[in-house]
Amino acid sequence: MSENHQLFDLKDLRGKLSESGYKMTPQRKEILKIFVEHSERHHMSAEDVYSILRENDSEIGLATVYRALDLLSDLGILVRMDFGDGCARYELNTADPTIHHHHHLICLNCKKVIEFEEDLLEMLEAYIEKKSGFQIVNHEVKFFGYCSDCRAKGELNP
Amino acid sequence: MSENHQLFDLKDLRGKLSESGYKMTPQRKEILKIFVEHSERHHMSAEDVYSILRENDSEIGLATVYRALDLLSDLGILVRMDFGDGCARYELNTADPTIHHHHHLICLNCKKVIEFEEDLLEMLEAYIEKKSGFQIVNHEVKFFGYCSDCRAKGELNP
DNA sequence: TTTTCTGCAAACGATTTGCATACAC
DNA sequence: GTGTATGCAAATCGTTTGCAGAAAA
Repeated sequence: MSENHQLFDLKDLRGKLSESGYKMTPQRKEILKIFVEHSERHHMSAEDVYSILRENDSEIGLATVYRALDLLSDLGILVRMDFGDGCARYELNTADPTIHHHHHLICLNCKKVIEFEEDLLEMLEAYIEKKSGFQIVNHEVKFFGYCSDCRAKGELNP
Repeated sequence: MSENHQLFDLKDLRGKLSESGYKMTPQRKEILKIFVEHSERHHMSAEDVYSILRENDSEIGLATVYRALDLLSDLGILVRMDFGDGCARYELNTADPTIHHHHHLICLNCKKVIEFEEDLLEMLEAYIEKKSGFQIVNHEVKFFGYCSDCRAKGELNP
């Protein structure tokens, strides 16, 4: 099944935590589980996670959510992203690095964020490294414009 | 001289403002002038601008700075950027669109932000538009890694 | 037991807003 | 004169932190 990358992360959580001197707690497990179970919902904010917890009658506090998201990002289990909407967003870091590199298309009209799964930046990165001596380890690419839905409707607001 | 793009913006400020129903004020002129006069200092935050104003014994308030940066960005005179350091940053929007498209190389070691002046994304953008129907009007590309200085020193911290 | 973790509430920093006054047009 | 802009202070929002009690190792 195609979700194996993510189930792996959940099962291996205790191991990754203790490797780095952290403890396994039900809160951390539950927060990570939310990302696994809502994998269709990309890039969730701390508030998003917190409100799902409240729906589930969980007693986990907002500060704990923030601390867990920080920790899981440091461990490489989540990836923090910033879409300029005033809050940090997170998504599961798939184990496969070729999947990890995708781009975001941000619609200026409906604010939707679409993922574009191909990378195609290798050539540009190689060129930049050669020309500037800057060694690239990661990138973040956002394209702003109008999604096909909004273009079809023709009402392009701001 | 090569600064003509920017001097143009300063002279044309009144025109661009009144075109959109805004008024010319000494505060707006002074704030824009700071970007023109400090063009070597890229991407300044509202606090950066405010502290330069205080050095110049200006009475302009911080709220006015925020409002002016917003307005100048809406008019396309400034461009707002976000480097994930917790505050918005702005730089002059050069009139020449081929200059406007540059990338940022962010050093994970010393936090320096380097500009890479070539774009080279046309092919990728054309491909994305064709494949997804998303019409791209702008982009923001950040590369994270290690700058040549830090690589030479060899001490790569976090 | 010992150290880390949690929840709460208070603190924080960047940004925004309400309002009375001052200014551009 | 009319409506917009300013400066100030208070409000807001996402996020962080201090602390005492709770729980993992």
